[in-house]
Amino acid sequence: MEVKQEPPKTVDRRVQRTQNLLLEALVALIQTTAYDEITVQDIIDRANVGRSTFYSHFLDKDQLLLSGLEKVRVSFEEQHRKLAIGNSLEDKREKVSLAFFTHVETYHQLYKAVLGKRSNPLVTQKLYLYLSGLFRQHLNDPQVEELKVEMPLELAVQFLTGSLLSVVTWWLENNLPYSAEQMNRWFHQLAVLPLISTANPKLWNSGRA
Amino acid sequence: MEVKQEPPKTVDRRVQRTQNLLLEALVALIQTTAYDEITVQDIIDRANVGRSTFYSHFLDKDQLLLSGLEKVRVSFEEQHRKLAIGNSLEDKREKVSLAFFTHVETYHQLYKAVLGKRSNPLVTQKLYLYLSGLFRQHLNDPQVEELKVEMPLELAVQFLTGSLLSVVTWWLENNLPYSAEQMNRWFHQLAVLPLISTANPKLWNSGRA
DNA sequence: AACTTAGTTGAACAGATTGTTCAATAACGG
DNA sequence: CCGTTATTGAACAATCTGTTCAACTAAGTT
Repeated sequence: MEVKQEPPKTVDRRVQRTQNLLLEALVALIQTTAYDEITVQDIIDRANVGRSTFYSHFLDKDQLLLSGLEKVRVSFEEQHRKLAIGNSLEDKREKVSLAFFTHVETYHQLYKAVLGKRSNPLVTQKLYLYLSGLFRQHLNDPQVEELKVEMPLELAVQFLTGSLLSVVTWWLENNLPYSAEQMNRWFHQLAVLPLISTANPKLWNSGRA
Repeated sequence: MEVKQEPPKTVDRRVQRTQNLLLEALVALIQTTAYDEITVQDIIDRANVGRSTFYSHFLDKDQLLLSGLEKVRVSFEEQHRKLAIGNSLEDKREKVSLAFFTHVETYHQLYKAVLGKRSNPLVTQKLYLYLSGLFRQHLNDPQVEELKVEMPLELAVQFLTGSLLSVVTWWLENNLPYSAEQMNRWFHQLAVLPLISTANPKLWNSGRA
């Protein structure tokens, strides 16, 4: 008996077209309207797509936006990997933020929907969790210099993620007044330097101190 | 002609009662239900208050929550002032965060509604703006040591606010496993130390570097 | 080119929620 | 006790969501 072939990689043109139109419409609307004020009706009007078509592709507005994030994730990971190989940076942790600043610069329209002041916290959180995962990984990496101060690892993770997203959001809302490299340099000075040390690592995992 | 007297301070008991019931209901609901899933109907059912009564007091759910924040703001500012007078802390900036950690510890149920993962970004932002105002004030204060690194003042403000709220959110969602003092010590090590310096201050305000 | 499969359409639908209105009722403060 | 003010509940329009289905149309296949 022949093994069933994998489903063909070629996706129906109509599907591509529809999904692109919907995502483009959402990104376009974001430039003029707050995310929480955009309705599914607005999106399908702009995209010239039927209501039932929308729901046959996405559960809701948020899933559409998340699919957009997913699409560009690949390019972020490429950039991230590239920086890791070059390894020209003093601290490996710095490359997470530089890759992110660069990526936001490229896809700033999309990120406005994710990080804007009236975005859906569930979508923002998805990004937050992704970034915190990267920081956690780096702080755990034995090759990487350890925390200078004694504290729960998770605290440093939340600290880095929160400050990075806050700074990036400010950067976005002021229409990227500085280069990604400059932003990263400043972020590095504020957030990463104090974490670096050659001291013996010791992370706290106990209960209330 | 006599100057018109100020309206009497005594508020009708019924108003007090209703507003307290509504706020208590919201805070109670938050402990079991995500903020964005709570409807006005849920609140008035829990509070045993008529629908029209709710809308005669508040524009919506968010205004109710904000009125709760407003109520406790006084106690925060007292705490903040007390720390400023004592002045036992090395860095004045530290007192903003310590007052905040302490306040969150006291009103953690309320803050869960404001900072929870599915809260309304507009409400969260209100708190964000308040805190960033305090940090901005401190970084501008000539009595306070200036930024060690050259960068836009606003960048440091966003950095501090974002990291503080992120850390506090994590603290809240893990049911306050450490004391407010301990949290503040760690936060100070991560965020405040790198900003302190006796060097000559110079803030950047130019365009793209 | 003809055929089969799969995506799209639009209208109609139920359901939830919001925010308003109003006349009757109840509680307050003086 | 009495005038004033708050509360009530029901009814209401309006908006938005998410689903359904039969007719239609474009895609990929042989």
